[in-house]
Parts: sequence; structure tokens; C-alpha cells
Amino acid sequence: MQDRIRLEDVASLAGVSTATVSRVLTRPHMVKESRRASVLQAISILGYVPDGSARALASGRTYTVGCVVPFLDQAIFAKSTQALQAALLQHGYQLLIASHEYSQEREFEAVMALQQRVVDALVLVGADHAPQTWEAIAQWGKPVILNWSCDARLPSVGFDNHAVAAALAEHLLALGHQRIGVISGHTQHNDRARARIAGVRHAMAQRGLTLRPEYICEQNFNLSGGRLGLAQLMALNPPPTAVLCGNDLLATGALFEAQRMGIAVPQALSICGIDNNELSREVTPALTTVDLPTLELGAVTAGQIIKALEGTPIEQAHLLPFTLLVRQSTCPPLA
Amino acid sequence: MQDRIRLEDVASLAGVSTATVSRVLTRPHMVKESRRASVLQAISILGYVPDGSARALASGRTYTVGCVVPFLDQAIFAKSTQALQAALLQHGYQLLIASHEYSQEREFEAVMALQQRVVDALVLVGADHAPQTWEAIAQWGKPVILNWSCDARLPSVGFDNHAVAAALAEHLLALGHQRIGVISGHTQHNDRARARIAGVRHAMAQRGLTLRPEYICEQNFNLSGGRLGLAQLMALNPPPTAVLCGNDLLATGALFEAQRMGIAVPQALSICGIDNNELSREVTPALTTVDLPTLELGAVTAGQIIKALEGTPIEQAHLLPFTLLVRQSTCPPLA
DNA sequence: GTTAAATTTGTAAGCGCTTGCATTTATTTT
DNA sequence: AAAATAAATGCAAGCGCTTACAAATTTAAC
Repeated sequence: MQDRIRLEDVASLAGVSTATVSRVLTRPHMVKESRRASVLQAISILGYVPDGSARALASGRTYTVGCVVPFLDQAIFAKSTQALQAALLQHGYQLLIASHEYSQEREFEAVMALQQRVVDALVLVGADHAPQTWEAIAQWGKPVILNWSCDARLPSVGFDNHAVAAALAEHLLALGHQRIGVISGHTQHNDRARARIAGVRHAMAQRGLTLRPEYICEQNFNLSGGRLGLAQLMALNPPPTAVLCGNDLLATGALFEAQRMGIAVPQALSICGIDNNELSREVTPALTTVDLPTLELGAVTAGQIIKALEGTPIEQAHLLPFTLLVRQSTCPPLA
Repeated sequence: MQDRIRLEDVASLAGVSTATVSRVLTRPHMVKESRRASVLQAISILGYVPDGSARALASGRTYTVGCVVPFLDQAIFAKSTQALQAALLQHGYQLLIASHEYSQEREFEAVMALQQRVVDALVLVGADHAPQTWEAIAQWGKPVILNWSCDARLPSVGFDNHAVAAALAEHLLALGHQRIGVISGHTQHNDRARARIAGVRHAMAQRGLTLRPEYICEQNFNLSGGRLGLAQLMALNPPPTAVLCGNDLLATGALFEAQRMGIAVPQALSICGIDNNELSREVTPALTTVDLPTLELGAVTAGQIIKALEGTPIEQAHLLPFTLLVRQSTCPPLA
């Protein structure tokens, strides 16, 4: 390929200084209309594309935001991440994504890699991070925002996972269920999952009930996990009359397994999930779940980041609302 | 925060020149053991983190690969992207992801944004791109690899989508089906979807059958699209005896709708998909589908990129194998 | 013990852009 | 119309790192 076209080439073609061309690119209002036009023309004639690293080095800004999620291949993160990226794009920011597959060590590496690549800000999922990650963040000096959970240590945008699960449990309790089983994702390094279990426990305690350890089952976050979890819970004696799942994927897996086992849902067993993903709406019976405004999560997070980068103070914690959706998979227990 | 620690600070603490420190970081074998140790020690004492943009500007390398996918919130891309990123990470590369939601204009913008941010290479999905995108790629001078499809214009790693669909159609034809309906994703800007339809048409033509336009139904790539597609096809007179779907999500949606309509699958209607995602295995009846080694797609793509960046010549097209998985959702048509 | 060859190091010139400051040009004010 | 003010532009010094090339050191060869 021929030599890359630089700012200087544009400047000489347009008959101005490099400073002017640079201003046209970054602060167009500072340049007189007529000159701006000729610079723009020169840019388009030459097909000039600015060099990001040179810009970043000179300005200290990269217009790139880093995001570290546990798993990309999990609808729920894919969706909020997509929303985040779309919203950032509107403000001229790109999103740099890394996933760590629920390993704190990999998360630390990802955070370091992103910091090295000079992102302007960082978004992390949840509040569970390795000590060295917290340290790296603290020393960094650029905005870091937590997602999905809210935590006092950093500005966050998320849900009250405790309340979400409690609301769902309350729904089951109000229907008359006493023995509630929980299928959760792995709680290690996952404060959301822990908060949800705590929420269920709390709601039950309010009614003088106890969530026994054997009624809690940790599984992988997929359909198969839901199946295994259900099989395990139904083997208990007595089995639960309702199963509350950590998300809709687990709930759907549980539903499939119940159907395979010949258990009538909801008559013989109530099942509910959290997330309101498309699947929960489309299966039969449609699953009772909690709608979490995932798209809004991404959009609000993007907004907070932009604010922080502009120096506007941002609120410490932004809690997003949630809505209990009672559908056909829950009903009162058999007498 | 205090001033950022620079290479120079490390150099003076270690009592060497900046060049030596730089070499320790990039080509450690060029530095004598004893010095390397003291430099490393200085780095760790100061907590030095190199500045990515400065490195990129000076060296012309960013160790970042860009990837533009149609949609993140679609399990299939999430999975291959995750694999791509994991494989690249092992070689010290980060993945920068952008999605365009099936808009060629947004794709162009994403490509430009990534080129500006100086990625070392680019991965695009499919072979359908705007003319300006092709032009931007051609002028760019760095490796660009196509994913999912194979195309003569650029090195690619992908599947023979035509053959995949033809194999599936052949399976249905061998069972005795004559009226096959197709539920496809939107074919505009999606060469994979077009190739799959063409594959079905080809397989049918081999047997002297014709795929009539009204038996092809384009829908969004989700469960709801599958539902709508099935409803539309079953309203035809005569309705198809088998429905081939562009992916497993559509097929699952179609299955749900058939069940809602009281159509027995597979006795009264065969349904099959493509992808072999988890859902297709877990629904009842399990869906006949084609397994596409998605993880391998990501891993092989990563390998090709690394090779290209190292200057090793790479093959023009790398076709990945696929496997027909006959499960319970297909059987011979009713007499 | 020299001298030649190989290995390590240091020097310093950029990489392509942004931006504080000085200078020029346009606009207002008196 | 001159002076005062505001707006637009150019100059040039970096931003923090890499890497030719030259210089210094070590090792090998005779």
C-alpha cells in the first residue's frame, strides 16, 4: 500500500495549517465556515482517516470504553452489552469488550489489557472482583462503572437483585407455597446470584419459613443446568411445590425437565424465572418471571459514562425498576 | 491521581536507558539476564503500565483485532465471537467488537471506527458488504478475514451454507417429502441466508421438484419469527409437509407454533433447523438440525489472523465441516 | 594477547496528532 | 477612522514509546 495519508497532507492540499485541520475534526465550530468546507473537501478527496493512536497519545482520549462481562454467549449479557454499545456509538464512543468466563483471574487480565489499551472508561459486571482488580481500578484514575448490581464502592447502574428475588418469592408465598426450591447459577464470584438467594430467604423468613440448604441447587446458567436442578430438587422428600430459578434459561430447562418427568406445570409444580427473555414468553406454559429492563441498563450505563467523561458528577447508584410478570407457570399448590 | 509512571521513570530507577526497558518489554531475549531482572523489579516497584497509544504510534501495532458482527444478541454470533476472543487472548491480542444490526451503513461506520482505532486486523461476518466497505478494506492494507461464509475476494473461514441447506433438504426429500416450506431470516444483506435457500432449491431441483416462492417465508431471526413463519406457511393450500428453518431459533419458534396449533410434530409436519444450539437439543421433540462447529470457527479464524499478522501466507478459504443430526422432529410425511 | 565477530547497550530521531500561546484577521465600539 | 475586543489561524512543543544506528562490551578465534 502507499504511504498512509496524514493530517499534514490534508493541510497542504487545503492550504491551511495542521492545527486547523485538527480543529475541523475535533472542534469544527472554531473554524470559519469557508475554510472548514475546503478542509472537509480535502479530507474526502484524499480519503483521509485519522490515526487513533496518535490522537490518543496527543489528547489523552481514546473515545473507547472497555467492558468486561462474565460471558458473551449468554443472551442476557449480550443484550445489555448490545444496548450499551449502541448508546455509546451515538456519542462517538466505541465499545471494547472482553469476557472472562467467571474467572476472577481472567477478569483481572482483561481489566489490565483494557487499561493498557487506554480506554477512557470501564464497565464491569457485578461487584465481585479480585482484590488486585479493585486495586488496579483504584489506581487508574478514570471512570469505572458497575453494572447489574449496585455497590457502594463505585458508581453503579443495576437492579436490586435481593428485592427482585424477594418479590418473586413473595408471589409464590402469597399463592400458598411453603416449600420453595431454588435453582441458582453458581454463586462463587457472582454477587447477583447470592443476592437473589438471600432475597428468597428473606421473603420466606418474613413469613416464618426457612429456606433449607438442600432446597438450593447451584447449576450452570443454561437449559441443561435447569434440567439437572429440577431433577435434583424433585428427588427430595418432600419435594418443593414451587421452584424459583435464577434466570429464565434455568427456568425453561426446569420446565422441560418437569414435562419430561410428567409433572404438570403449574398444577403440580410452579416454576418461575428472572429476566423476561423471549423464551420465557414463548414456551408453554409461559413462565412467570420478572422483567428486567436490560436495554435500559445498557442505555443508562452509557449515559452515566458519558457524563462522567464530561466531568458532570454522577449519582452513586442508579437502581432500575423491575416488574413481576405473572404468567401461566405459577398457581397455588395442590391442597 | 499522581502523574502517570513512564518508561523513563523505570529506566532511571533501574539505571538503564529507555531503550533497554522497552526491549525488556517487547524482546526480552535481547537483554542480558541480570539487567532484565533489575528492570522487571523496577517495573513492579513502580507499578508501571505501558501506554498503549504511545506503543501503537511508535510501533504501528496495537495487538487488537476488530470484529464486526451483525448482532451480538444472537446466540450464534455470541458463541463464535467468544471463541474468537478467547483464542486471540492466548496470543496476546484483544478483540474489539462492534455490531451493526444488519444495516450496511452501520457496518461501514463500524469498519471505519475500527480502522481509525488502529486495529491490526479485521474480521467481518459474511460476504455481503456495502461497496464503500469493500473499498475501505481494499485501501487499508491490513489483514481482513471473512467469517461464516467463504468468498473469493478475501481470505475466509466458514461453512458451505449452500451445501448445509442442501444436505438438510436432501434428508427431507429422502424421507419422501415433496412440499417443503422454508422459514428464512431476511436475505437482504445476508448471503448466508440466500445461500441456504439456494441450497434447498438445488436439492429439490435434483429431484425434479421446484421450491415455489410462496413456500419461502422471510422472518426475523427469533422465536417469534419462527412462529409467524409457520403460521404463514400452514395457511397455504396445500400446506407443506416439512419446514426447513434457517436456524434453530426459527425452528424452535415454528415448533412452538405448530404445537399451539395442534399440529403433531413430526407425524403431521416435519421441522428442522440449522446450528445445533442448545435449545434444539432440549425441546420436545428434539429438532433435526445441522451441527456447525461454531467454536472451531472462532478458533480457526483466530489462528488465521495470527498467521496473517506474522506474515505467514494463509489459505484463501477454509471450509469447516458440518454434520447432519437427525433427531425426533422429522419423519416421512403422512401417506 | 590480539583481532575479529557476536552480543548488549545507549543515543536520538521519529510515529501523527493535539493544543497552549502568539499572531493575524474580522468585528464592534466610541 | 482609530481603538478595543473578539474570532480565527498558525507555530511548535510535546504525548510516551519504539527502533535504526552507533558505540561499548563480551566472547571467540587465532
